[in-house]
Formats: sequence, structure tokens, C-alpha cells
Amino acid sequence: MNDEMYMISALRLLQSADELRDRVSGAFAAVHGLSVNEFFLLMHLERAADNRLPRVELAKRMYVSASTITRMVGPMQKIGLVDRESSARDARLAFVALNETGKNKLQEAKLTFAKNAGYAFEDRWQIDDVSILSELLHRFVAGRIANLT
Amino acid sequence: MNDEMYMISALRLLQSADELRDRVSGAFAAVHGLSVNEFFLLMHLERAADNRLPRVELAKRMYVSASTITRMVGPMQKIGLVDRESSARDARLAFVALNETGKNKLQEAKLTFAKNAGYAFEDRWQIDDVSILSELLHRFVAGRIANLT
DNA sequence: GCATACAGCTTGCGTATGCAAGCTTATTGA
DNA sequence: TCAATAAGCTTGCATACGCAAGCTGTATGC
Repeated sequence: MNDEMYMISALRLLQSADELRDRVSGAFAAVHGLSVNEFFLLMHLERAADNRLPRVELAKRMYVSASTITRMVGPMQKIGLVDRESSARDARLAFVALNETGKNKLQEAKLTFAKNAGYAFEDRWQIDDVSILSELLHRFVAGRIANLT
Repeated sequence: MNDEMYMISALRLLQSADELRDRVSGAFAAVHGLSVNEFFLLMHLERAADNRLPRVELAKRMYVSASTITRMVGPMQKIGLVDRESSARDARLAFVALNETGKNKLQEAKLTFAKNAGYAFEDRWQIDDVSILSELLHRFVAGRIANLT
């Protein structure tokens, strides 16, 4: 039955992600003092036009609430990874902008991320399989504003 | 380069899981008063021998800390989904055991989970693709005690 | 052009979670 | 045998998060 297939795939997807996140999380905290979510926030900014986004947009793309963005950005601004920018057109908007320090930090973090992702796959995957997985998962994220790839 | 492929696959995996979890989470809270994590806890118990597991085992399989298990189990025990059982052999062990109420609740929750997982895939996937994805992800979880499938 | 509705952001409060310390019970080593 | 170590569990503390309310600024209807 299709329902059974859907459930198994979804379970495996969530479990695989949990394991991967757990693996990356440890390395991130130790090496960069970053959380995985902070890494994703930087990734979204890097990909955005002018390297900046309104808080509401970040919230949608990261599947978290607006208040979470507010509270995440505070410390990141304090340590100089991002800046707060106001909009001339709409005084309600408070952009989060990636600055040079943030870009550099992000490049380092990407290496750590790739390395640990590599460990997770190398164990038992052929590179072709990773490629197929990547293509399949692309449909899950393709067309969504959240998509980072 | 392989590193790039690993990173993209890992990013997509995490993002897909975030979206899927977000989707299921809303339905779960509304329909069953369960969180996704509580659902997974019940799933692990169902799959275990005698439908029960020590707290430490649950923690490992769910990629959470032991204290999280302690605090999750309290309310679930109060509403009658699981029981606490001591071990005759080792008085340190406090098994979490799935009871009849919990089993019934789990069956209902599985339907909700499968339905919402289905929505997530049906949109743009052929069933054959889901099958391939499922097989690929199987390698991520195969052989791990955490594997539910 | 003004009142009403709405959008973006922040804050108060409750919940969830990890870490480290502490408690109880098993195991190990001499 | 018993002292030292380790395992399983719980609890105090700090952090992360969502929801709902509130605040400020924009858009809409008349």
C-alpha cells in the first residue's frame, strides 16, 4: 500500500536528519561556536539578494517563529556576524544583513559542515547514490523559497 | 567535487526533514495532542522486545538526552500511554513500557502520520521515486539500533 | 484624510531540552 | 569483602523556542 511506503520513507527521512543534525551539531559547537540553526540563518542570508532579508522572511524559510529570529539575531549581531538595517521604504522592516565577518565565518562553517556530511555518507554510500538522493530530495525543496540549493 | 555533493545532499536532507516535521507537527498537536517526539517514543517502544525499553536506550535511539526522556515520560505516564516498570535483575533500570492505551493511540497517530507524509510526497512525486528514496535512506538508518523501519 | 485593518517586530510567559551534579544500585579489583 | 568505579536515572540551572499580546508603522475603505 502506498500509505505504508509514505510512512516508512517519512520515518527514515526524519531519523536520518536527526542523526545528521546530531553529528554536525557537535562539530559546529566545538569548532565555531555556532549552532546548526545559526549556520542555516547565515546560509539564507548569503543566498538572498544583497545578502539580507527581513526577519519575517527568515522565519518562513527556516520554519521557525518570528520571535525565534529576533532572539537568534541578537547574539549574532553582538558578535558581529550580521548587521541590522532599516528599510527606507517601509520603516517596519528590520533587515538582517550578512557582513564580511559573517561571510568569513560562514565559509569556515561550510567546510566543517561538508566534512561532517561527508563522514555521514562515506561510510556506506557510493557517490552515485548520494547524487540520486540529492536529486530526489531536490523535489522536496524545489520551488520553495526556503530552498538553499 | 564530492564535498560539494555531500553538502548539498545534507542541506536538502535537513531542509526536507524540517518541512516534513513542521507539516506533521501541526496535525499531530491538533488531532492527538501528541508531539512528533512523543510519537517517535511510542514507535520505539512498539518495536522493542516486550514493548519496553530502559530510558537510556530511548535516549540513544531518539538522539536526545536522558533527562529529556525522563521529562517526556512523566506526562505520557500521567495520561496513561506508558507504564513504569522496574527490573528484577537491575534495580537501576526503569523501563518505559507501552500499554494498551498507548498502543491504540499509536495506531491512530500512525494514520495521521501516514496521511500527512502522503501529502508531502504526492504533490510532486511518483510512487517509484518514493520507493527509491526510501531505499537510499535505508542505508542511513540500517544497522543502527535507532532504526524504526 | 481619517478610521480601521493589517504587517513586521518585540516581549512575557509557558514548555522543551542539554549539561552537569547528585542519588541509588551494580560491577570491578585487590 | 569492601572500596573504588561506573551505570541508570533524576533534578537544578541555563538556553531555545512557540504563542499570544502589544507596539509601531503601512495599507485600505469610505
